[in-house]
Amino acid sequence: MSGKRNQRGVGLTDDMKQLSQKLAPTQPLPSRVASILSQEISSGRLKPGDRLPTEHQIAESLGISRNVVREAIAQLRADGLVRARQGAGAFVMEPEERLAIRLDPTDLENIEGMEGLFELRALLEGEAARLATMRRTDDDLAEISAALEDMRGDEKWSEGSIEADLVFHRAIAKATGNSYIHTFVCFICDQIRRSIHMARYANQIEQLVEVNVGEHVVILDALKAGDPEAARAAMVHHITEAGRRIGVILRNEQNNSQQGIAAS
Amino acid sequence: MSGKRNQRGVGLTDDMKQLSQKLAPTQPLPSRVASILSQEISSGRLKPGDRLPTEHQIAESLGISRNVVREAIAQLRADGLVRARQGAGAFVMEPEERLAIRLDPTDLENIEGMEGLFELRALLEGEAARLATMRRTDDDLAEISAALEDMRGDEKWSEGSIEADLVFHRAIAKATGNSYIHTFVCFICDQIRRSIHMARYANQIEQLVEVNVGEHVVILDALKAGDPEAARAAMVHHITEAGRRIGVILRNEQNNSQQGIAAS
DNA sequence: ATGATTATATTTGTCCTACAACCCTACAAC
DNA sequence: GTTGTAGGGTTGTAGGACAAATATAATCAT
Repeated sequence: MSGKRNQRGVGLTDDMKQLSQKLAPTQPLPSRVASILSQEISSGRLKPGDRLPTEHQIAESLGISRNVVREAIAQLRADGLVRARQGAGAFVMEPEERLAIRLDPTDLENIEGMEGLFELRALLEGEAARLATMRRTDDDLAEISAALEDMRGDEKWSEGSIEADLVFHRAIAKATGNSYIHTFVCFICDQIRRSIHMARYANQIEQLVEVNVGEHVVILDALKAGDPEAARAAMVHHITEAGRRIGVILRNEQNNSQQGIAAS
Repeated sequence: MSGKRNQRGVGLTDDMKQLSQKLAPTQPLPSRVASILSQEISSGRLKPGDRLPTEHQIAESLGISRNVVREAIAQLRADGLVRARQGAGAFVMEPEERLAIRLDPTDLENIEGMEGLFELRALLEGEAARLATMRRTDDDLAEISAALEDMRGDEKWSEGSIEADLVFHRAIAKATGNSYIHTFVCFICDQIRRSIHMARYANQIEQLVEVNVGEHVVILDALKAGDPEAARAAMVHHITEAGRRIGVILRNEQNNSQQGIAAS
């Protein structure tokens, strides 16, 4: 049944419906509505402090039930994007009030986005390697070593190998003893991994695995030797090279100018 | 206008915000349910791949409507915490599939949590200052300088001053030209700011403002001078000191051992 | 007995209605 | 001018109904 004829767009513009179709035809309805509203906010058409259209208006204007609209708004509320006050309405919150970081997947589909993310990753993981060198426990070291073994072990470069690669990086982040650093590093690595999977992945890597493994060995050696700056430099170098292998080129102002990198 | 005007009862606008947050006794019902479920997951009682109880079961077991349960699950779905398949159920996703970072506010109520966050902040912003020194445009520099002026300007230490402080840090992060760094720095700064507001804030700072401003001047000078490592060291030093002022003590392995810090 | 097919039950997705709680404005009363 | 009150509007919650998709059980053909 459908009285879902929405002649009059009450609160929302028409281009949204086109967007809703374009974004993801197969995503659940509430998520699509949430994307529409969130785009209205990030695009500036809805500024902080503004009140959203009422749930009734949104529902009628999109030809959907108020229930769906409420689920969509629940998602925005969880991100601190809007605050709903009973009886008053839903209001866009200040950017400083956001309590979640969510990366737009479309930003990662082009090279520039990946470059930015790789740079951030190099910063974070470089520092993580430095801290880990000073704070690691023996258990941490064992975990890191085991991951390295898995990398060059049985599976060789296949699916399991790239998983072991991630375990290696995560283990180092965990060895800093700082759960926030661990959380952020894991998040960024996963974002990158998924983007690579989506895009090209597994094109011509083949023999480069040995190079890749070699870079990890340098990191681990520096960690064992207890040389924080060397560990940091090795990690930055590795991530820079890993990016270059898939076409991401970082601006090489990267600090390694000072010293340390020649170490081994 | 606002000089020393606010005895009590007049400047209600700012007070009311704090009060509304502080004495909000109950979060909205769906959010509470989402917290419960999310805790079930992060605590490991629900492992990746497991199926959540049915919406009916959750609703009945908590004595609430299925509508509320659905809104709660909508929030989890938005974070990539669970995936709901029509006809089958809602399943916990792998940690690598998460597509949002959300910090648990309760983790920030104790000193250890704040220490971890301050350490991460020092890492990130230190590197941001270094990059900004190399990449800043003249517009960036103007923005940063303006923020510094606002800091020691009219309002002195009051509410506006701490806002200008944040603007200073955000402007530096933006001057890196990397939107991800900017996003992450903003997020972490806001988290810290809110936690301080909630907890103690504004206890005995008073004259320390001048010290605080002085630290910012050192950062800006290094930026102008084009000395990346000095800028980085100054930023790390500033954040370390800022943390110390509110009782957060960072482990001082902090690299600043090399040089640079004595500069100025 | 085994494999394929069809029922059947379960579960999520969407819609609907209704009412409670609350906010805001306006207006009346003091 | 301040306070109290009434009304309409908006979000919050409840509950029921059905559609759509899935999983499980039963049935049938081979």
